[in-house]
Amino acid sequence: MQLGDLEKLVLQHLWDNQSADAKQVHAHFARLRGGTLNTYQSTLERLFKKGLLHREKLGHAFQYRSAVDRDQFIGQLINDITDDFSDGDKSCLLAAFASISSSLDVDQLDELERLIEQSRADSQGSR
Amino acid sequence: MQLGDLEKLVLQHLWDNQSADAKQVHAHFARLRGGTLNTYQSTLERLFKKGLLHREKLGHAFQYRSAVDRDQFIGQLINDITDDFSDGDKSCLLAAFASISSSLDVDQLDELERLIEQSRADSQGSR
DNA sequence: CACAAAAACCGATCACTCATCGGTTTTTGT
DNA sequence: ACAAAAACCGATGAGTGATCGGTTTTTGTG
Repeated sequence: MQLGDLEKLVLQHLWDNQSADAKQVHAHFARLRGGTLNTYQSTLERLFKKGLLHREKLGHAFQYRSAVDRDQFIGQLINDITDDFSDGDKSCLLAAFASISSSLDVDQLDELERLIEQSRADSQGSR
Repeated sequence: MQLGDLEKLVLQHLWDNQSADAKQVHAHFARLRGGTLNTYQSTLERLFKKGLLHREKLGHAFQYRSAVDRDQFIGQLINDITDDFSDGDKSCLLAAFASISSSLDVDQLDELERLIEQSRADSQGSR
């Protein structure tokens, strides 16, 4: 999934705020980076067409909200990358992790280990 | 770092094979996906300009080889993604791993845990 | 040294995507 | 019915990757 800079900003905004219409998004970003209302309308539309946003008419304006879980989406992006460079298995993800983990502190390593135990328990239960 | 499809293929080839010149790369990929020698020359050049390849004249042709460690590079790409959606800390990376780890099997979880212990030991030593 | 072959280099084109916005149509509340 | 608001449409411009033809440079060899 290829996302432009503005698309990322807007998607993130929709993760942080339950929902918003074009006007609100415009109001939020106009100060920081300019752009007309139309620009944000188009961006929301593009994200919608990519399936990353839901929308619903409330009153007279579309109310947009994220259609994807943030953590899952980022996980998906990471999987896409490792798939691009895959040798078939997930070894390349693990190797990449080895490289990343060196930038994590002890607390984060603890947290990660907790998450792994969680996964382990889940996969146990699904047998 | 933005990479096109052919660039990824070629970079991967250079990871799998110590080094190669344009002719060899062309020979390797021509059957699978066509393209002229020039196409591969341009692609190698682009990767070179991006700093992902080294090159050296051996005889009369440039001999290209990877300038980046595969695991580190993939780790970098993953960091780029999480930075894009960062709330400042690494929590979003951890969350993403939570999502990914559910697709790993028990052996891979073991391996991941081993890598974590490794990191833990390393950060211990660097105090 | 001259020459032919090989490779590098240059530049152009095409396709695709994102950002941007003006103008038109549709919707809707009063 | 009308005015305002919003959606919708279409165009433009920038950036990047893939592709390749043609020209220049390099180099091994006779």
